[in-house]
Amino acid sequence: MTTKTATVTPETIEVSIGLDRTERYDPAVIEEKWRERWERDDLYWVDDDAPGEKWYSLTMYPYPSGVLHIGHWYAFAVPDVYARVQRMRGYNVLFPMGFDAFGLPAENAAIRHGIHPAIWTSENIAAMRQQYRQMGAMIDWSREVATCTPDYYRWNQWLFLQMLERGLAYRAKGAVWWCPQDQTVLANEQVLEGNICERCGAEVFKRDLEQWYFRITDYAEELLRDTEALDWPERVKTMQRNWIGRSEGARLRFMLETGDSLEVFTTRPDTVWGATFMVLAPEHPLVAKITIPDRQADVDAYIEQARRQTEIERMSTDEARARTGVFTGGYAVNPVTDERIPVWIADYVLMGYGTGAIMAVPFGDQRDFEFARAFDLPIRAIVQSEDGPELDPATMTEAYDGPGVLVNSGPMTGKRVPEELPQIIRWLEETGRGKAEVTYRLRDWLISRQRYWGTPIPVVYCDDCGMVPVPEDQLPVELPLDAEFTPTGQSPLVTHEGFLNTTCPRCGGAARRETDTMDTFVDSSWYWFRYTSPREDEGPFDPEAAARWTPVDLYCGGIEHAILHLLYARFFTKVIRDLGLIEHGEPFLRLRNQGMILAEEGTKMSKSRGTQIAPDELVARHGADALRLHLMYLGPWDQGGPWNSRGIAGMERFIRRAYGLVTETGAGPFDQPLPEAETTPLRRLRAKAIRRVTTDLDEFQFNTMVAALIEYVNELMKLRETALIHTRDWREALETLVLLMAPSTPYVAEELWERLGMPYSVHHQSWPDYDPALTQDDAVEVVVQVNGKVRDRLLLPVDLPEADARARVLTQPKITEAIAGREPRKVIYVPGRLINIVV
RNA sequence: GCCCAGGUGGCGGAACUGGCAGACGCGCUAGCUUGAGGGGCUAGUGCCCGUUUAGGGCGUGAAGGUUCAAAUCCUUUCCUGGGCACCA
Repeated sequence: MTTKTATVTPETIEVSIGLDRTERYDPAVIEEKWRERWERDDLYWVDDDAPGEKWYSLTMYPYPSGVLHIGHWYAFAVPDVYARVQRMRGYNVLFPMGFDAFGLPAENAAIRHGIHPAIWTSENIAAMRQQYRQMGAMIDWSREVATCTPDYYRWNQWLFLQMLERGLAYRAKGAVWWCPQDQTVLANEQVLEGNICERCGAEVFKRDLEQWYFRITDYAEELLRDTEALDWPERVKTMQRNWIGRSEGARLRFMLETGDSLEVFTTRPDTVWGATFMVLAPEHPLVAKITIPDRQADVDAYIEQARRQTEIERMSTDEARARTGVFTGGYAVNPVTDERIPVWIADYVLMGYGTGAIMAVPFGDQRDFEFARAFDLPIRAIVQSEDGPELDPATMTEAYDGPGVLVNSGPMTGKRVPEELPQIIRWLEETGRGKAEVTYRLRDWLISRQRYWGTPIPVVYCDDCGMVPVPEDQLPVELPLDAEFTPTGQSPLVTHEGFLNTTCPRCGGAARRETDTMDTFVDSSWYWFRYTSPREDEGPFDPEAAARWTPVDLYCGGIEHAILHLLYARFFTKVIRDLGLIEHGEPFLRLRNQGMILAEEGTKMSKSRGTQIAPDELVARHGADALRLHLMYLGPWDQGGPWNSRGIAGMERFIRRAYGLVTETGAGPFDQPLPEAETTPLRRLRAKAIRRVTTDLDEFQFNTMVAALIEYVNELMKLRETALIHTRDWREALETLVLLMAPSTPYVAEELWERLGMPYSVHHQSWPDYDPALTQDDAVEVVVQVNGKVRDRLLLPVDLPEADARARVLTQPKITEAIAGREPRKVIYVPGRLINIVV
């Protein structure tokens, strides 16, 4: 697939005599010309069996929202540059493209504008596919995937069934936002400030519904451990680790006066002697049982109130936010002190973490402390710091969770914490009061959606057999397209008789289909496997093709996906591995995130405020090549930042200069014999340019890579009036320029390559090489400081010994003047950089 | 609120491992170019003082610290952005 870099031969020079010296750079003409040629030749078709090591370069597929905005370019055109470099380096590169085509916006469009989600989605895909073509990206369209097609979502269903069979999918109650007016479930996004329904303005609350879950927590430990080896940005790995949130501690059992036992998880079982009350989540199943009649009204009112809180509100530790809670009237017994302690409910305890109940130790936990102060509950000192003043519960102003020695702690009094925590846990285990346990913050993945535009969950409910999975040979369970959309937004599946009523696969009797659909994150949790064999109909993908291409070598996408999507994709990969379809357990070996492009004034781009930037106009005015460069040049790709409408002209100017340089001096003749001493600077220039561009690309520093290209052209421009332009080295410098530009500006590079008389295509050439010796300078400018202030600069040999450097420097007039006769107390010499004289 | 990033000229940004702050581009200023359009070329451009030249001082959100030397390391603090499990 790749050929060696063409060297200058008399033939190529002769062909290039035909260069037109007067024609100006016209991106519209050039880009149209090459787009057509590339498509005609299938230049980007990927052959599984092509020679070269594989390189799977994946970019997060877009949601087909309708039109491409500049963020899509930022996300796709920039990784395209790197995929192209890898191809020039000889890799067999897979750089596919698809659409994440199920989801809420299509349903909103259906309700608001009366257009069917299927039509809306397919029209959007068609429009966006056209726009992607402008980019000049190296996409093999023959592998395109759209997740809303039955031949794709069929395999969501298949994977679901495998998970159901293995106990990784299960049903349980879960709280969802409910709009009483529209009689529908709402996404968090649809709940506005003050718990208002986005559609009708009614006040909404949380309601418990039967939901489907994936047991991702089974993989918590592995997901945590495997982050170690990944070449991912450290910030993403940290966020994932914190999200999984491993805590070591113990599970302790308290007895309630009702006779029930109440289990709690705590990371500080050593503080159990200080547990002076207990708090249950308002949703806890034991609340109904423990509440005494007198307290019932207050408890009910509080539960009602908690249903109106978002989780973010509930978890807030803002001091201004008043601690709320109510007493149930019930009591528990502290298992180590045998004291009777009151049981409260409060919304800062979440049902989804630990056991949904806590022992409250106000002395050692800030939230418990504030709660105790607010409700006048007892605080008992159980740890004293060894070097601080003794803490008195009556006067302390905040909880103490530092190290120390246990006090008032029965047989454990005098133990050091945290050092002796293991012994304390062992004692609790031996006396039957609890056991060591590890808990994760990570919760199981709720995949049910009470919506239409998604993958139907392939189970039926039979009056006799209960829940029955749809047999694999009956997949896909197709989403009916003749659905009626009500303005309320209730899923049409619930009222679609043809879909709803079916027969039981087990007994043949009447049965009802599951009307929930899957979270669209399911679609995106394995889509990259599908690209390796997009027409496979025996399974989600051909295991042989997957073995050839996966794991993905480089995954690019927005930082906003740092947690959820990436975690779910990692989970699915491990499940698919355990199904025996692949051998690896991590999907993406290397991850690079782009930042977000903001509107020019620094705020989020918004369709409604008209601050979105449309790439089409920019392409029409400046060309796709200039737009690609401009996006790379805006700033560090991983940081994003505000759009800048002015800079693109500078990129167009750069291309025009490069274009003029190559077309005007590329024809030769190149027969001027010059001594090596005169051509060496030119060869050095070329070698340094290659080095900078290459290393910057490998580090994903596209902005400085473009700066290196610009500087290279600027330097060559300065040499344009010298005899160097008639040397072979000049010709080589120009060819190198075109090759270095090829990944970034694929259209104009192809044009210039042709104009240099080189064989089609520049995108099949090898990445240029250089002699490292040429990038080493013999002498460097060294800064001379006196007391840290720059006083002079000297050109010194790189490896000059300190004594010589010191002698040279101390005789410089500027330095003797600055020292003014004082005696140097110390001299710091950093060879090749600076000398600092301290007086 | 919690978790994760980031703050450098008029603007976007650069700065290897703690070693010349401001590369490169935009914008701006002046000059040239009659091919007067959003064209091209040349020179200048962090701020302040000084100025024929020279030179000097200040300067990386704020305050403090470590060091011969800090945009870079440490402490405190302010501001902005991303995520927070049904947007994707």
